[in-house]
Amino acid sequence: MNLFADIRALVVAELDAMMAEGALPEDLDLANVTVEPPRDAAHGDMATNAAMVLAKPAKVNPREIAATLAERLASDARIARAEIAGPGFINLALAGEVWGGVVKAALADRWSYGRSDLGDGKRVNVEFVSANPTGPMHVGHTRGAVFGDALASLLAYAGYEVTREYYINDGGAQVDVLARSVYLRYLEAHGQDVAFEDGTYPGDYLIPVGEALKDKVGDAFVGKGEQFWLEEVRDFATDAMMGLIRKDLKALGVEMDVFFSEKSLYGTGKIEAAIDDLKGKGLIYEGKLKPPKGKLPEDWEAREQTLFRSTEYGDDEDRPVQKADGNWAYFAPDIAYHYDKVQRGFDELIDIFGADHGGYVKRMKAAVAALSENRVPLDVKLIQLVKLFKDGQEFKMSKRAGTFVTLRDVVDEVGADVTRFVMLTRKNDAPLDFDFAKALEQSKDNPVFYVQYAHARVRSVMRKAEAAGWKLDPVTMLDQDLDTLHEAELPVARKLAEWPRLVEIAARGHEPHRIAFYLYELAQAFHALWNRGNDTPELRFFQEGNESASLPKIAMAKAVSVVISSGLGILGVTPAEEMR
RNA sequence: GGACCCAUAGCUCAGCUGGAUAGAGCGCUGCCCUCCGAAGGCAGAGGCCAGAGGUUCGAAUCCUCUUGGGUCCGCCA
Repeated sequence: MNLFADIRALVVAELDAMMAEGALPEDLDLANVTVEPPRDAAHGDMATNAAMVLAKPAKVNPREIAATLAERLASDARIARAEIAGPGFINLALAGEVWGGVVKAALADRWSYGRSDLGDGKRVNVEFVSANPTGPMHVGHTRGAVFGDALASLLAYAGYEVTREYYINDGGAQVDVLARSVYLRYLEAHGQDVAFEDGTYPGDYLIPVGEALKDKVGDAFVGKGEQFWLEEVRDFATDAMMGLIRKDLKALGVEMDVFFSEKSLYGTGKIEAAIDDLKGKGLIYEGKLKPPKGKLPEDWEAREQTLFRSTEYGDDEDRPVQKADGNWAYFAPDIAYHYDKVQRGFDELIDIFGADHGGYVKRMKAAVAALSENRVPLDVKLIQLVKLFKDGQEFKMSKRAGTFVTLRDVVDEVGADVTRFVMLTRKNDAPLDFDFAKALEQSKDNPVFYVQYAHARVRSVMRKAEAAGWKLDPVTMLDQDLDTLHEAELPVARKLAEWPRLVEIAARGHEPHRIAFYLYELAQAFHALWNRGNDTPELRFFQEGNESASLPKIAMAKAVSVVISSGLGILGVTPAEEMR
């Protein structure tokens, strides 16, 4: 049930009828007609802009349309009042029993209340994290991981068929660096003194990998040249790193459907096939790029290279796919990878990048547009930086100073649930402050706590009711009379009614943070009602010894917990049974 | 020099793809716990939505320019 969609359908039906009866010209486009919650609750429960949107194309005064439409709407049983306001809004006050219906819909449908068929079963691929397999994940990756996972869940909830995917960058030079670094640890494991020079990874996390390599191959690589061991050590090391990353992801509660290896694109003809596809479309040519503006690299000189005509698809420059030495530029496997995704038949692609990769968005979109002949839209979400705060002070990370904060550090300290929720309390393109102390604080300052507390309060009420021997089964709950809610209860019911609509808005915009904000607002409405119980005992959810008065309230509380669980479920957060 | 992102209350941020008198939390001011649901609650002050133009019934939201921040800018991934 989606109350807003239902009422909008009613408005559209009345408009159709008016067109059929000649009160309005036929074939008006109703796409822009909206039914929304008004900003000010004094305006009623819902408002529609229909009259204003249609006034111009219909060449009729908006208030005239509004008058007719309002009258027709008012005759529907669900509408208590329809009033014209301002420039031509129609404010709708809904009949009391509508709100009871919302509560019951949540109780009856549970997890499905709020689900949408917006996606219509379309297949969408969400690629995220894709951290280089050269070390453990840090906090920056964490935000991308949480965002991608929540977005994927959100889209699934909105009716898409979702694939979560991780692109393993195991084909470039950085995995050779990894291999050399592991080789040094390997020598170390054999008792040699080693020096980590520039261009190697000195992190401690490679010590066990070096030891494991020793266990596997003994001293077979000691004293041997690179050509002898590089490939094997590279595979060994990337496997080890991916094992580490998988464990980190698991600790955070992220589970990928597909791990796609960049290396699998080399030597298999896949890159060539993708480039050939573009070549067939006349989008590949040999040429020279203009020098970049501003300060030039010292050794810059114009060179003939193989270029992708990305400017055809909105990019600012054509982009090299092949280096001067004949090897593929990093962009080539990226093209091939996205070509593969297109060929796998996805209807939509989403890439989640760090903000520092913003410069690649246009070329990636150009590539996908060209490869799919504009069939498959690619949305790229950029994740801004995370600033860490400890004890109120910004905590600067530095690999060199050893103050490098990993995903594991964060999860160990505050837990996966808190980490995830906090990471989603900001939209993806805004920087995020992560304050360790605040994340664990049990106060209203902390949105995680506030939302969890609301859920825990509901559970507490239900435990009390069960202890009192009351029946709380679904049939009993649905049987409660909720036709006339108390004025103090309406804000909660209104919030519950918004849930399905909010899911669609969030899914459409690829904006999981809206779920977190919504949950905060729902919790706020719930806590406000709870607090009314301090002064007004009749409003309490659990009223000692008064089962008949309590059960309708408990039904409402349970509906709140249903929606909070659904919302937290999308965010990947476990609802709290009690606060400790 | 160019590209992308950002600019909203003292602070941290929402703002539903253009709707009515722009919201929340913190901070500030004032009330509210003998007890029964205060790890708080209620009320209030606080704004030229960075600035200037434009588009229209209507702009924080869309377009252009300006200012001020962030990220990035052949053959590194």
